[in-house]
Amino acid sequence: MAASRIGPNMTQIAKAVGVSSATVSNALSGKGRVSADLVEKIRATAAELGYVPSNAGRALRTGRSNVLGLVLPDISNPLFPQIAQAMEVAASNAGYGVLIADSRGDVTTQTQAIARLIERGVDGLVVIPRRGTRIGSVSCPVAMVDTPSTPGNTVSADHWEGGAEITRHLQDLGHRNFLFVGHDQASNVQNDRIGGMKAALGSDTRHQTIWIETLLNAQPDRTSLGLMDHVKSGVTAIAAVSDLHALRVLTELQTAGIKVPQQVSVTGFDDLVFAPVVTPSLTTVHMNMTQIAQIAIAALITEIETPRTIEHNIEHKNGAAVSHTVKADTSKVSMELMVRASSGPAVSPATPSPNGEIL
Amino acid sequence: MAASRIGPNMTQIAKAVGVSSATVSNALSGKGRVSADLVEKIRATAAELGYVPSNAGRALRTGRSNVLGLVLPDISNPLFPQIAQAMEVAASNAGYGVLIADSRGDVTTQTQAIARLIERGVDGLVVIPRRGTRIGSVSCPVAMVDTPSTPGNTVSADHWEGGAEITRHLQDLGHRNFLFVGHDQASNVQNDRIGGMKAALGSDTRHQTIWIETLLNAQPDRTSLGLMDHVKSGVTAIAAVSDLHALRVLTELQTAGIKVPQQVSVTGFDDLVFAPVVTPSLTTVHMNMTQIAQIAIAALITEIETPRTIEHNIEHKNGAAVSHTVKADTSKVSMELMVRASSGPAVSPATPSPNGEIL
DNA sequence: CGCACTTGGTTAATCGTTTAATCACGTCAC
DNA sequence: GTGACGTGATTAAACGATTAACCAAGTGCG
Repeated sequence: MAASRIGPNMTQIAKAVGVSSATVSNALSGKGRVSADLVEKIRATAAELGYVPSNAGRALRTGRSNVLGLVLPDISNPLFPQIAQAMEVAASNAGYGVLIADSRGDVTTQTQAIARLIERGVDGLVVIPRRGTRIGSVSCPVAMVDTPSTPGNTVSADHWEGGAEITRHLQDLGHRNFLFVGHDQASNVQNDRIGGMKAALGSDTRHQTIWIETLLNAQPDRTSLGLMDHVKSGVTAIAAVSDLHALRVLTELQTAGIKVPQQVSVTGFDDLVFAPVVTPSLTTVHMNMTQIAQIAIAALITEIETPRTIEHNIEHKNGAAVSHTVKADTSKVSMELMVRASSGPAVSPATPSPNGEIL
Repeated sequence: MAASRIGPNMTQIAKAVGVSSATVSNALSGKGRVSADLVEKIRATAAELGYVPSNAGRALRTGRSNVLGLVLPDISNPLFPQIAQAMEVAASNAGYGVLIADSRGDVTTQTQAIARLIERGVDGLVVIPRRGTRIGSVSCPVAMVDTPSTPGNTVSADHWEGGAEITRHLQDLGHRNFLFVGHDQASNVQNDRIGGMKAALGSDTRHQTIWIETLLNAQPDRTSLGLMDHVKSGVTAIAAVSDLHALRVLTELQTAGIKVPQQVSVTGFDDLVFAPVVTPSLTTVHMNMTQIAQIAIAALITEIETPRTIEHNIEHKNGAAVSHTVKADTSKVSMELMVRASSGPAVSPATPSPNGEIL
């Protein structure tokens, strides 16, 4: 049935111009030796006929598909749109397409997703791994975007420094008693963020950390995070590892009648779409996804387009194919503090009222 | 340089088993006539050698890539993860991959994105159009996911009925004075939703509508939506066209000291990821994206895999290729009302206090 | 016995692009 | 004048899967 393509192919252009198809190929790719005026003529004819190169033909011949795979963790992550968009733009600028696959939940699904992408012939993979899982060996270069502290990480935001910026900002406002809110204790990203937050604390501060997942596991139908207890015990700043959790904190406090930021400051992470439009608008840390994507894609493409050495090919033929996470010269991208309305001066941190109550 | 693929091809399997490559193809695809035991043997050898079919080879021969393109509007839309995931799963189950392209903002970018996908040889497109723009003619089948009232729409959620369910729910709770909050007056989806909300109102009700974009255009640096004025004038229920805007409403009210839902009920749309975790949890309408994706993908694939008639081919050859939005037998998918904590009984709707004040 | 028909396989062409190998033809130097 | 060389083009062979066309051998039947 051979699916009659509607557009012309190189042979038809060649016939129209009166040359061989090889010359057409050379002219359009600029590789072989073709006289300048002939190049011009071929270009014109190609444009006139509406020539579109066949990806399949090219892929078959060159062995490269010019398509990258994007493997995402829990896809409901509200950060995902930013990631996908940035990757798509960066790839598109380099002449590559982006095939998506989501590894919802478990590691086996992630492995299957990767396998599907490989079968489709992607030239490389960008993997945002789920909860610090390692990538099994795959037969193409892989860029990993996780945290700077993850082994094999190609590039990522400097979560640690972002966390540090948050707590420095809050300390500058006079806060000395912190509550950190994480979700998942196994997440590399969240641990980095909280690690950075703690590292920037002065010696005159106090802090505690709660993990939402742990609370939920202990008591699945709970709706409150019990923040009021912490506020009553003197916490004046609550810093969450994501705007999603910051939002949860903010609304829980507001419902309980606590004024933000007059009584308690709240901060998030990631600058999600709702961060600027809630009241009070969320102080958070913005991730430069565009830059991260550019670095990841560039590293990947460099690796793809570098001719493989003979030893490397041998390495591929014997035994299992070798996993190959690429390295970039810049492995961390700094985050930007976005000071908005949800953080403000601490209520008399140095002089608590005699009986210890606030207000 | 012919990129030495690492895996074996059909010829190698054929050699190993001692048959021709055509037989291997027939055995694996189950199409030609091959004896049962030979099929078994070929399958086993293929598995043993770790055979992975070359998509490029197949695409070149059959003229089909088994890849669909997904064109998304403003990618920062928080609904996007759900869409992308649902589409990817549905496509993957049918043996197709999903190539993404986002048409951030304007229509020209959308056109370019579609062109890129076509050049990559996608077999079909799923388009979530931006603001009711029409799709130009493209050379492959297109499934459009917008609203049931959009001409050319393939399948979408029943936004109208979803809106109706929201206002019926609120009326059941005693509310008679409504404020509808939209963002963009040109959006088909938002108009459908608000249309449905209004249509289900009884004759004893009052309602107004505000459009966020209009307010922002008039006064770019405003942060409040001025909801307090409406509440003071007697509104007891505020229904937004998206959870994103409902969240904005909720936090603005809470900051102003209004209790939700004791004084004012707030509802959203889409059941975004934060809807169940804010306090109070958001009453909203859930979209069955999985089902929508299945219907859209199925309609698309049916069209793709149906052999084209001769007239149709002629139609393609003469003049510009014809845009071809596919039809599904089910064009709207019902939405599900999620009653949560942000909606509650209206404060004495039948017996306002003598001086007209609430509280 | 011979003809038609089924079964199980092979041969070879094809999809469209790339590219190594080759060739024709000037030009230049010695 | 002839060998060396450069330029600009052609030829033909891949890449890997699919499939129409063909063929050999066995079976059933009049």
